[in-house]
Amino acid sequence: MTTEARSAAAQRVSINAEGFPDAKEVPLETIQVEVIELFVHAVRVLGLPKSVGEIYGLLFISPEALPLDVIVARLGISKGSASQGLRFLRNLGAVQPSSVAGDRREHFKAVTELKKLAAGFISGEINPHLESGTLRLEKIRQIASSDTSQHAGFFRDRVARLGNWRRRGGMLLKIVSRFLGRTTKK
Amino acid sequence: MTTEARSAAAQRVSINAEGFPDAKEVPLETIQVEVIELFVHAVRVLGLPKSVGEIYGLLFISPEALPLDVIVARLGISKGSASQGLRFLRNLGAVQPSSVAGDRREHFKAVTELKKLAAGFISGEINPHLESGTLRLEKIRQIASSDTSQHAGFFRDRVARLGNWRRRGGMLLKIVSRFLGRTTKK
DNA sequence: AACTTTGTTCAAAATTAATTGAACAAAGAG
DNA sequence: CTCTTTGTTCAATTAATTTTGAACAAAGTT
Repeated sequence: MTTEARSAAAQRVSINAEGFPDAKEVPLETIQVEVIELFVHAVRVLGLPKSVGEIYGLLFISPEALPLDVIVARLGISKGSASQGLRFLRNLGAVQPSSVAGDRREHFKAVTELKKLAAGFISGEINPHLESGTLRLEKIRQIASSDTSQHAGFFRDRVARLGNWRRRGGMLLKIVSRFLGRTTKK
Repeated sequence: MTTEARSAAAQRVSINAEGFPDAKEVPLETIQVEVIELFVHAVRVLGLPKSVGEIYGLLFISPEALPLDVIVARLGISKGSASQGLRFLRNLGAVQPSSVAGDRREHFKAVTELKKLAAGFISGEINPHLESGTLRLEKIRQIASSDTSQHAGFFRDRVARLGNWRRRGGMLLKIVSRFLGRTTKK
């Protein structure tokens, strides 16, 4: 969704039977629009779809937990996108379901602890790739060890280097987790 | 390019006027194909195009520096892709031009020091985003400070949290650089 | 100068990813 | 039991990205 479209949607506030604006059509404040844009850019860098950034951003900058249909109305995205985006965010632990008394709908709130966000991203998005990479590397090692070509020495050197990279990558993830987990000092 | 297509291309080795296989049509060894695939997956995780992974992978697992037309022939990709991919890799510092005596073509070899690769990626791909994020955050701070809505307190709290995230992100990058820069122990 | 080699650029085509919306299921309300 | 609300799924559409290839430029060769 473009910024223009979002602003346009924000303008359209209908009045319901009781004469109050529909709760789910409360327009976004300027600051909310800006924060959502910030998250849209951030998730693009992480390789995630825009809708995921919009949803997380909206929840991050909303004072109350929101149900799916309100997210759909405020962002002007489809129910399908919202449902998939919320599932993704829930799986990552970036969003938490929370029940609201007297409301059957499931509400969601953003998890805002950096440590938790990073842990979820690492285990959900990074580790699977690291693991599949480890398998591939294992296979490559096999091939290298039985290689008898003119360049066997060179190949084995390169493969050793790949192993070294992977080892360091794993160490780095641990360092990152440790750093983000500690309480901030100075 | 699919694995199948690449294998097919590797099969087609023509014979030139002198009766030797054309230098640029030497087929890829199995181990080379596997390493290239490994890099294709790795660069996808980093959000880069497949061709970039293929080119870097080929150079990484090739004993000699290669010129553009050889890269095109071995990988079966277009000259355009190869040219753009090489420029990208050169800008990142992941690939180095090297001249070969008696050959007018510019040859390239992979830079394989993890520290250099990470430094190039950070300064070329991460820092620009961090900086644009910093600008956005500055703007958001302005808006938050002049906000007088019912939720002004909440908004300011969230904005403060964003500032905290950014500060930690910057620290993390430094830690990563320092870690990758040191010579491996134990 | 004319020709060849080498490499770049960029509009069009192909590919890949994200979004939509309608059909469906599950469960509460009346 | 029927109707409504809530949410999921997935095939079709739309959007974004990547690749191609032909035109071009720059520089070397004869």
